[in-house]
Amino acid sequence: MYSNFENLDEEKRNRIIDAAIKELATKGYDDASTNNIVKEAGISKGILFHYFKSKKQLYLYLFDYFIDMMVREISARFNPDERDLIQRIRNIAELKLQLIRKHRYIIRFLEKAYFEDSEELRGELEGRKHKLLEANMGKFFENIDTAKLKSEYDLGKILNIMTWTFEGLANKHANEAEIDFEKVFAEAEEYTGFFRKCFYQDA
Amino acid sequence: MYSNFENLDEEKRNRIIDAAIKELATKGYDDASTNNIVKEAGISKGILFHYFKSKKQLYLYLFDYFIDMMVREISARFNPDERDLIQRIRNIAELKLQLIRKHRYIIRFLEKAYFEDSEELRGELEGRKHKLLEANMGKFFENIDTAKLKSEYDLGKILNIMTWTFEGLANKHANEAEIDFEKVFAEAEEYTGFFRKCFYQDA
DNA sequence: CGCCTATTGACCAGTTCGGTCAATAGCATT
DNA sequence: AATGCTATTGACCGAACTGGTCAATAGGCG
Repeated sequence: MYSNFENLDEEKRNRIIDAAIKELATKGYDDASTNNIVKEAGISKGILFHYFKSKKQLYLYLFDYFIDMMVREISARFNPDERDLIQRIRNIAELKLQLIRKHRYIIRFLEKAYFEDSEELRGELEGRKHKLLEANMGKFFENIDTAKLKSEYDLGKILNIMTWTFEGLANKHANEAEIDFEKVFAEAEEYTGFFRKCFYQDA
Repeated sequence: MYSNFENLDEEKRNRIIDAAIKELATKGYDDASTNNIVKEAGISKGILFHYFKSKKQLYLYLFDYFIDMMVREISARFNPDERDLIQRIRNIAELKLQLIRKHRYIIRFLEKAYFEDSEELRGELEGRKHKLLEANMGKFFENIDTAKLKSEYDLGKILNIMTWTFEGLANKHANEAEIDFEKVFAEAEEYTGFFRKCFYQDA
């Protein structure tokens, strides 16, 4: 089906993918321009519509492609047997960071897709959305060992605070021209340590 | 200069302002459509360009209008003599919430404006940006009493965590059709209590 | 050379853009 | 009622852009 596109050499294929999700993630389906995509990717208009017969098909291909990548990445790197809260959150943050490293706009693209409500996509997208993502994401916060936490703190709030902190940290760096992942990771590690000191019984 | 617009009755003026910043905040200057603005505001195309002679002038008017509103609101409600960290943060969160209550997209509009780099606005906007906002915003985290904090925690991280938490909380509710401000405020208060328990010496 | 596929970009009709302007509505003064 | 004035409308403008097409070309292989 997409064999023309999938047989492209990796560099060019990723250039197209990255250009496409950047435009789609920032503008949304309706306002995204295929002209901008081909300009950014450095390819001709014709060849894009040779690979994907329409804008809609391009979008759905990318959606499936990234959901698939996400699921594979999760099952490869996410450890549900790790019951320690901090390690778990750290694991998730690491996961996200690795994905962003591969495709800078992947998270923003999928987040936007979750709220996408273009007339043209309805039906086609609705079915795919909830299926995998929600089924998998639920496991992130399941089966966590709360014994080591200071008893006076509410687990739900702790989870939110940590999640929002790492989101805030990510957003702080999201607009930088060249993300220094090592530095971001080191900074995240500092907050991890901070949270351990904060929320755990044995400081 | 804008007396035609400013003499409008408040309801209609706010309808236009809200429609305009919603479109500008979500799309950015270049991609925002004056057609969408007049449609959402329920006015004719002609009258918008009677009030503001161009899209650019509309944008700059709104920018100045909201910066001014922000500065007035800050000097009216922000208390730099309150040296207690939690009260300070709470004060800022309250400030933001009041502004959003008045104009739902004001924060998003100003944040977007900060990164706006449309060719058409450059120069005009660059000068205005840094002037007031940065000068005033700096005071938010100045002169804070750190004595009550548990000594082992780093103030910078505490500030970030609290800021990002309230941001996350706000974002969680940002997409709701009708924001229940009382509920949001109550939820914020819970986190305030949580942070006090966490970071202060006397639990 | 011929054959095949990959790739280009000018081009299409349709829509949307910011902005204009003749026409009208609505109100005040005479 | 007539006049004058401003507020407001929406059809309309040329220009730009939309997703998509297709004849022409390039490039590799036998």
